[in-house]
Amino acid sequence: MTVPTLLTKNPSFLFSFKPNEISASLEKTIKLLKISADTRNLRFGKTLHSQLIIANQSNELNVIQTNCLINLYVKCGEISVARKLFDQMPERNVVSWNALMAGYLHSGLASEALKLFKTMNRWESLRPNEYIFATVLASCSDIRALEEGKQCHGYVLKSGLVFHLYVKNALLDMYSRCSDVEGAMSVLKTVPGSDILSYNSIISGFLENGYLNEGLEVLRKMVDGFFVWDNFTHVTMLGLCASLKDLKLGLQIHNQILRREIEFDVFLGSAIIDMYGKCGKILNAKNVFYGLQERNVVLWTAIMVAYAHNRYFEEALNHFLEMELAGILPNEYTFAVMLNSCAGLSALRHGGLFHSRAEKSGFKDHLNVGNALINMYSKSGSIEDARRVFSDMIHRDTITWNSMISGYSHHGLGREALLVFHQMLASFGVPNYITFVGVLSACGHLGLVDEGFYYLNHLMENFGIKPGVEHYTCIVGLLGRAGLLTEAENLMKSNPIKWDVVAWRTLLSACHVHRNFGLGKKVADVILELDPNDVATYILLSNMYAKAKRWDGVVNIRKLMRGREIKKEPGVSWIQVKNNIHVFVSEDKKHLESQKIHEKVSELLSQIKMLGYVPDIASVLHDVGDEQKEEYLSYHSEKLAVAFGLMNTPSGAPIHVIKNLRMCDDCHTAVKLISKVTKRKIIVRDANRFHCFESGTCSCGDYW
DNA sequence: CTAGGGTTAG
Repeated sequence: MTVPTLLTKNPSFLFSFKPNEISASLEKTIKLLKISADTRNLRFGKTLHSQLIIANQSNELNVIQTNCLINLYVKCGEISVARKLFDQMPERNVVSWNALMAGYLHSGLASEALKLFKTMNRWESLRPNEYIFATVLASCSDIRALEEGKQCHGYVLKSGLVFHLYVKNALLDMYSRCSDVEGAMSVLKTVPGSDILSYNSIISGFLENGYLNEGLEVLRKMVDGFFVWDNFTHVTMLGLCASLKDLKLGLQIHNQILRREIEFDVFLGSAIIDMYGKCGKILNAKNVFYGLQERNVVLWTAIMVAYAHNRYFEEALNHFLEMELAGILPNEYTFAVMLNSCAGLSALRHGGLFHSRAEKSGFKDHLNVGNALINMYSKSGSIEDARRVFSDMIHRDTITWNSMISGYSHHGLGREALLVFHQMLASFGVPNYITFVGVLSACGHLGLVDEGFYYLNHLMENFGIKPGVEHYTCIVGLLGRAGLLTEAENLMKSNPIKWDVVAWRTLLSACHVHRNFGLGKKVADVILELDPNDVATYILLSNMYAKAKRWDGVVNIRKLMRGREIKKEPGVSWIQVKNNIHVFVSEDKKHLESQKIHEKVSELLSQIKMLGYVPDIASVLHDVGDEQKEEYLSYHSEKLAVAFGLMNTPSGAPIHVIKNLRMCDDCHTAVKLISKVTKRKIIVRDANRFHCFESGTCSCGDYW
């Protein structure tokens, strides 16, 4: 039926019909019902419904009339009304079934659609047609019901319905979204005839499941077939480039879009911004963003994501203000990016503000917001708050569990991490690669060697996850921590995996803690071969020489560093008090209250000396006298930041300090004792992990 | 009278 354009384009025009004109012809009413369904005009549709009843003089409506009504109510989101009409029908045809099934599918109840289909199968006189299978296969695809999908495949093959393009495309969509690459490819190759939709479906399905190379392969096939790309194709292909971080291909696609003078809609714009962001080209992303005429919340969020992805967290946060000024309201994704940017900066107070705003805006129960909150709180040092969010969450996915597990691990709370992991398994959560990094590092904190190997060798295999270098590094750390240095060394020698600097450094810190000077020296040589500029290694090695009182060694390291022009990155610590972030640089006296802060440090140090604190002057690399060395130690940035925090927060409040480098031994001992004399909880986030100091002990158990 | 795809987070 051809719909007059005036009607579809301007649904309000429909109101100009007088009820008596409508009842003039039943046929006309049917046409109008279709129009009101297509334009989602429930009010007008209801009028037509009553007209239909009147015109029929209380006789039962016929099948076609009722089908139209079902379609109307389904399209307008009134699925239960549609169901009632359907149930009351004395006789139904395939159209009745399909209209209702499609209704369920589109209201997110695909399983209800499949249930309906199964009852229809018992209706012997009705043979499902291509419409039915298009809907049923789409339902299978929606809930990833591969088995049912395959059964449909069998039926449509035998009945020949597979030759309808709608059915073929639904099959492609079903297989690719269910991760059945072979199924999808065989449909593509064996069933003749494809259109641009066939390719869009299969490629986006592959992309969704991480089959990037398979996606590229199909792309090549498509290019050979000379299909004209539509906007869906462009969006999907840009997504492929983003996942592959393939800038070259991305630029080509962007070029093609410009050349063909395709208009940028929201989808295309955000896909391009995202592609540039993922490829690390933030300037290109920015240019596209500011070049657009209209910017909605998705585009704003996309540019924020691009900044955050490239670790420009402050810029991401600034865009939030800019967006608000532009009068655009944030949605749940916006809050997720903001919270994750706060996490990246350990900006606990800003994070807390976004938490309350997200709550007020009604996004509290969104999965991605909950996940971001856990991430923000645990990376900002408030693991208890992270736990609170986690416990309140109604739905959890793998990322939820992972965030909580690795959050606990970073805080040295191995037992809690493992408890969450077992809770995850008990509630049928599906662990992935990242889950086991958190789990194995938790085993490390607890010194659970046997359990660690059990998880690595058995549990991971059960879940079909191949251990990678991150997992083996955890095992090295685990062995090292347990003092099994030879075993750790042998593992690294015998395992053919490509060990990186991080892995070797893990072994080196184990040597440092256990004062195994001989092995430490060997390991340091390996690291410096891989990366002659690895400052952490020089420092650890020099510390080891100092601990062994090998002063010649200390001097040699110093010479080596000078010769290679390696400079130690200055230690920087920061702390937020009220709305200001106070930054302290080691041995720097620039803070406004510098004088007062140093007095506070001296006071604290003399207090803890009475508890047995001895400054670790051997660790000072400068070539100066002992007294001077002690002074250098007292100016370490974390000591300044802690002192400042103690002076400017109410007694009993926890103190959060962030530091750019690994905490040094001396500060670690000092802060432990400071937490004791001041009765304060002091949380320091260093380059590797969290240290939670309380009553004279640290959550890391002096191993970090 | 009934059936088709896309954007932003981790």
